[in-house]
Amino acid sequence: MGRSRGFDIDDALDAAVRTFWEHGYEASSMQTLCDAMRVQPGSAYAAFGPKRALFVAALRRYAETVSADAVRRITTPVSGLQGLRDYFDHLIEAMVDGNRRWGCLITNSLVEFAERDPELAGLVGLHLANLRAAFEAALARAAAAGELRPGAGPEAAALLVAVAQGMNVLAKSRPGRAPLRAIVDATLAGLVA
Amino acid sequence: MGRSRGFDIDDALDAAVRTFWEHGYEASSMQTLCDAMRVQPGSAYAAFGPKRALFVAALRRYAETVSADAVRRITTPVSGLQGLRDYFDHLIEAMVDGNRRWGCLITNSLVEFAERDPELAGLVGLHLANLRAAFEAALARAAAAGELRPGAGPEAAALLVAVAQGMNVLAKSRPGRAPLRAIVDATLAGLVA
DNA sequence: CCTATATTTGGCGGACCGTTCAACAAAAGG
DNA sequence: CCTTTTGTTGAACGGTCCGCCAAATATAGG
Repeated sequence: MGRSRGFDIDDALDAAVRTFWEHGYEASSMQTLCDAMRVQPGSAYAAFGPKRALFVAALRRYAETVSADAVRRITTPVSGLQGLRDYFDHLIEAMVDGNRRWGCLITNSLVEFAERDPELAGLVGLHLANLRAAFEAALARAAAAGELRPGAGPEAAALLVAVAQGMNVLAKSRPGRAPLRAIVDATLAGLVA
Repeated sequence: MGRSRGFDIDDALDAAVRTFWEHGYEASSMQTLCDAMRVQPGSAYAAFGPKRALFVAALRRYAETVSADAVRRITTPVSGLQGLRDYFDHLIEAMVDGNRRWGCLITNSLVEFAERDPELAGLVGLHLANLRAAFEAALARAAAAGELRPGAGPEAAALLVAVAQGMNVLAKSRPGRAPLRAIVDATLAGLVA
């Protein structure tokens, strides 16, 4: 019993995700975060613990929503090649129009945290491994269907992960649709039959 | 006339480069920077101005030394394809052994600064355009020499920039040599004849 | 209703941040 | 030598940061 919480945990977490996503960890003060979450500092600390714990929760939320949605685009289509196209097409649109103009929270976190927080870096590494596995499966499907040029296969997953990370970096310079298209087209041109 | 400076500007700048490179901008306090530069705060402010100006100077220094060295590996060999190989081979070694285990200061800066400092983002954009131009020239040379598969040409420069940025991100998770090799091999496999 | 419990409030404290300044030291010109 | 000019020193400033807490508030159960 007792007083019930006056805000929704996931709503607050989504606000924290947006703040961390846009400004990064250090540049997001607890003040700013609390304003975005519409919650007072005391309530935030009661619900999430200190800032780092809030960030971990936000990162998990991001992985379960934004990132999982993106990965699903790779795995859903029966055609492996179509899965790759869907993923990258959506990526481009979200970078031009949507919230991926801030890049990717996972990518940003790796850059900002890798040197000083090995535990957090490991968590990021898990999500990157997920993405890589999805790419590998799609490439295997595509190869089996004869959609790839001879010699191309699942080992190209490493390349696709690198390209995605590179695009996440370049997205922060707010490029137009064309430069991003060029990256994807050149990538796939080297893979398809 | 007057007292001469007791430290070398470029040496201090190199120390600042290392600090910013390893820890990022926000996580590098003036205290830490002054310790690394072996200089007192007053002297640092007299020589470089406020923190942001020191960072700009450090970024320029990085571009003129580390980055210029890397780009030179692309442009120097007469064989365009060999230029690409030299660049990426050196990148891999520096990521495993050398100071590129901290990624790339330019990449890191784009991720950390793009949202809040358009001027700095523009400066980073210039350096990326440099890299892109070097890739384009190398690809043109390679195509003219028949080193590339039909259809591959200078427009693949966008891909190479993205792959380089992606590797700079992934380097922060301290991968072994093999995963990095796989990225480069898959990239070039899609380009060469 | 009243009591027990959980949440919210709003501000406080100690630490660290970037920056400045007056006192001091040293080198160059005469 | 002395004067002038520049660089160095290291403490200290105001401001912001994160994290916390006692009082006030609201809910659920009896």
